[in-house]
Order: sequence, then C-alpha cells, then structure tokens
Amino acid sequence: MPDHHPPFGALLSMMYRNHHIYLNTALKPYGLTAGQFPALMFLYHHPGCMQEAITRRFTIDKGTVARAIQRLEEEGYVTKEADPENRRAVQLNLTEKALSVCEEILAIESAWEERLFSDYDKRTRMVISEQILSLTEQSHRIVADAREHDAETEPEKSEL
Amino acid sequence: MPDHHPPFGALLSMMYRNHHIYLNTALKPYGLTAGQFPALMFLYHHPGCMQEAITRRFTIDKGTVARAIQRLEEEGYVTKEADPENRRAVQLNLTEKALSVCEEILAIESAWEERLFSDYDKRTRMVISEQILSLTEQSHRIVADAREHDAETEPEKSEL
DNA sequence: AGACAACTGTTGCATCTGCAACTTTTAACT
DNA sequence: AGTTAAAAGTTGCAGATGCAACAGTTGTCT
Repeated sequence: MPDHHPPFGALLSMMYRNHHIYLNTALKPYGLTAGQFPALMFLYHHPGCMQEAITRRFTIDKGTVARAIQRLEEEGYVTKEADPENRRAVQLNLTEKALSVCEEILAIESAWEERLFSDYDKRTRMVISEQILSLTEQSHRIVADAREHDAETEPEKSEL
Repeated sequence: MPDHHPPFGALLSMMYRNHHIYLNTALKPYGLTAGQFPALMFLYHHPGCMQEAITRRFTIDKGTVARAIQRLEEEGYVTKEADPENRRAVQLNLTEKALSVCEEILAIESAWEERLFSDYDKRTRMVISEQILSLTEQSHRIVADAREHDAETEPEKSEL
C-alpha cells in the first residue's frame, strides 16, 4: 500500500465536510443550517454589527453572508435595521427566538470540539489550536498573494 | 477585545475555503476546478479504479464524485469504460491530455503545502500532519456516531 | 429458481460558496 | 460643487456538496 496519507489539503476538506455534516444534522431541529451557524454565533457576541463584520471575521464572501442573513431573517432569528449613521449599512440583531436557543447551539459546537480533541490533553489542544490559527492566517496570505499576482498578470481591461 | 480566536470549526472552514480559492485560480488555466482535483490526483495514482474508490478515499458523497467524473470526462481528462468483471462498475482512466499535465497539477498542490508550512521545520510539519490526520479520522467517527444515533432516534418509517 | 439485500452509479433537489456586475450611499480630492 | 473612488449590500451565475430516491447488477439464502 504505497500511498500513505492523503495530502494536507485533502485532510482539510474531509474534516471540513465532516464538520459541515455534523452541524447540519445537529441544527436541523432548529431549522438552521451549517451556513447560518457562523453568522448566528458572531451576532450573539456582537449584537448590532453589520454584515461586513461577519465577512471580515470569517473571510466569507459578502454575497454568501447576505444570503445567510436573509435566511436567518426569514426564519425569525435575526432582525435587520437601517443604520442611521451610515445608510449603506444594516444593523443586525438577534431575536428573542434566537437568544433562547443560542446557548444550546453554542453547546453543539463545543461538543464537536470536545469530541474531536478527546484524545488530547488540554495543553496539546492549545498547541494544536495555535498552529491551526497560524496556518489559517498563512492561508489568507497565500490567497492574497495569488490575487495580487493575478492582478499583475492581467491588468488589461481589455476583452470587450 | 474579548473574543480571542474563532473556534476550531471556523478556522477549519476558513482554511478550507482559502485552499479552494487557491486551487480554483491555479487550475483555471487547465479548465479544471477544485472539485475535480482530488479525483484527478487519485486516478493518477490508481488508474483503472472505480468511482467508489474515490468516494471511499476522500469520504465524498458518491453523487458528487459522479458529477466530478462527468466533468472530467467532458473536458477530455478521463475515460470511462464498463468493467467486464462487474457490470455495475466503471473503470476510470486518465487520458493523454491528463497525463501530460498531472505533474504540473501535483506541483500546484505541493506549492500550497510548501507555502502553508513555510514557517515550520520539517519535523514540526510532520507532527502537525500526523495530528491533522488523526483529527480527521476522529471527525469521521463523530459523524458516523451521529448517524447511528439518528438511526436509533427515528427508526419509524412513518410520516406518510 | 425466487426473494431479498447489498453494491455501483445516476439524478433531482437544496444549500453553501465565490465571483462579478450592479445599486445606493459616503468619502475624498481637485 | 462636482467628479471619482471606496464602502455596504444585493443578485445572477456557476460550481461543490450532501441527501434521498432510483435503476441496474450481483450475491446470498431459503
């Protein structure tokens, strides 16, 4: 059996998909999906923020965020209110319905981490988390560089 | 600033998405996408295999694999041939076109890993990879358990 | 042989995601 | 002020993914 591990990127995508599946099944009773989860969690800790904050925090495309918020609003978990200071922006807030279940939903994510790291002691857990954080930041840089490089390579506004 | 790191699951999804973006931009010149990448790599190392092998290896849904292979076939990277031994199965093989670019494409993924881990020495790299592998396996178990639990909870074939 | 289960793929449907184009509003600069 | 650039969101489009239902093939068991 020659071919060892899958490469890092493959492991990453497997774990990501597993997490996704886990969240979807655990959130189904709430009428929520994995895509709405990060926004919900962020709003719990940052009430009144705008969508752009979520975009920035999770480096998710703003279009994706817009639609996640739409769904959350439709489901009655979030309210959108025009920001009087900045009429481009929207102030997002959780509804009572959301607040009443947020703790349970946080527990879902905690349970995931708890079980994922159950083989490791607290110290190792910290080390791994730090490394993953640092790798994630590095992955941001790689993408940013690639975009810059792209911009350099084809600066022509041609193709009309 | 109270809120520390994003949770592990969030980091995971960020890194996953960054990898995805990286692959998509790097593969665009070949007319390939990130979704086709794992299948292509697997076929390079396992010519003649069937789709189920890819499904098993990456724990990807078989429908997803079917469509990735379809696209690869349409683009002329893969041939499908009925397996005479097992008429349910298909033997997948790379075309000349695929073989002529596979090394370059492998290099794309290597470059990603190289840059991602550029801050770490070889030993640390190994340790991290091992840990990620082990966490990935654990994530499989969690999902498997959740599914079993689901099956227990609602065994009734009701709802007609 | 005949019935039933398991295996291999395919397809419809829904969601997640990114990209690009567009609108509206605000900021900046001459 | 007037033009231009940037910010915040929305939407169309395409691809990735999972799930469930389905079809055809093979295996098993009586």
